[in-house]
Amino acid sequence: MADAATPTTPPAGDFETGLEGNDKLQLRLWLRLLTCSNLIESEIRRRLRRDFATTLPRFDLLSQLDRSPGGLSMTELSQRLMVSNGNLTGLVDRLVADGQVSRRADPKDRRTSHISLTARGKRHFDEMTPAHETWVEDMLAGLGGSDMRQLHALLAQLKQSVGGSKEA
Amino acid sequence: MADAATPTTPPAGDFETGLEGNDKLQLRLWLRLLTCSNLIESEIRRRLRRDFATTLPRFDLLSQLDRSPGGLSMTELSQRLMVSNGNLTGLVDRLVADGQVSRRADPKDRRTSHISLTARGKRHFDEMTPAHETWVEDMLAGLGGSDMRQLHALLAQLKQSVGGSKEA
DNA sequence: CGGAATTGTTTTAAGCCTAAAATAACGGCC
DNA sequence: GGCCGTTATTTTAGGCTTAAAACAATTCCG
Repeated sequence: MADAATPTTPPAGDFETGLEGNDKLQLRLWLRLLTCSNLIESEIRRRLRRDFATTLPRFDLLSQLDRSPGGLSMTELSQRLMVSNGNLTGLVDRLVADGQVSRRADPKDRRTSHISLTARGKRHFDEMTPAHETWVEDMLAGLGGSDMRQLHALLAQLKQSVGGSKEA
Repeated sequence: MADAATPTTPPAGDFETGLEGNDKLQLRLWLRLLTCSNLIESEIRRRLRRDFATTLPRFDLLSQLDRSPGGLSMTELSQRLMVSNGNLTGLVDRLVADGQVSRRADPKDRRTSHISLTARGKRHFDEMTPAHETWVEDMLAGLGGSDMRQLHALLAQLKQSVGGSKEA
């Protein structure tokens, strides 16, 4: 029951603030999902900056490369990071300038380049990843193991539902 | 069991691609949440551009104003949209230039301004919102009602867990 | 072989976003 | 009144992001 007249302390709203009870469940669900995602993401962003003077896209890029020791092409990277290829060009440029990542031309196909971690990039990533893991664990600490598994499964369904909705 | 040797068709990965089974459940859960959020968000972005030649931040801003007919201050808006106040200045500037939103000075406090929908902004929003609602419904159509309610409840727990983790 | 369609990447133009510093106005307090 | 801490917003500098166009190399196929 919202009291529009005399809010003692406006409690720092989010996307869900001001939603009406008669709004569709789908919409409320989507907004809550977005809120959760934004909360976690911005907290990780904040800590990456504070503790490691870096950004989330840079961290995500190093993370993907760490999982693929053979290197990845620009296209593979842009798909995994879910960003445009043009975006990736600048991001890789900055990381190359930083010495954390290297571009290597493909001998068979001169269009493609393979991006991989440099020793320095790997070292930097290895410094950050334990802290990152702890942050995520802490933020999700309020959920029990069975809650997490349930949520994980429901999100799998959601992912499939979203993916399927455009193939019609 | 991933086969790195001969992938018949690399199926357009996402953040979860390349995750190892021994990664922590918390991390896998977070990446799946982020993937779902990104998938839905980028699809909505794409359709807003295609069908209404606008962007998600603009739509979200109109949406918040629509829920608060009395208008909102810049600070209230930035909290609800979960963006920085500096960001909001530019966003509002563009929408004012577009004639969709208006700034009104507070007579009691010359620091604050109240932002509200113009008639044109309201009209524009009312055109978009049924389509937007349909998009979300379609994307979530693969989930049953009880799944949605369960997911909604679990995300409430998650939201609380994340919010509580920084007050320690 | 030689054009045509395709694929991989970069460029471009514009908008979004943040943190931090700067401005400006308010309120309390001597 | 005049200073001081707080609050509301804008400015600044730099990075992130996208869609669309441009460029370049490959492959298809007659």
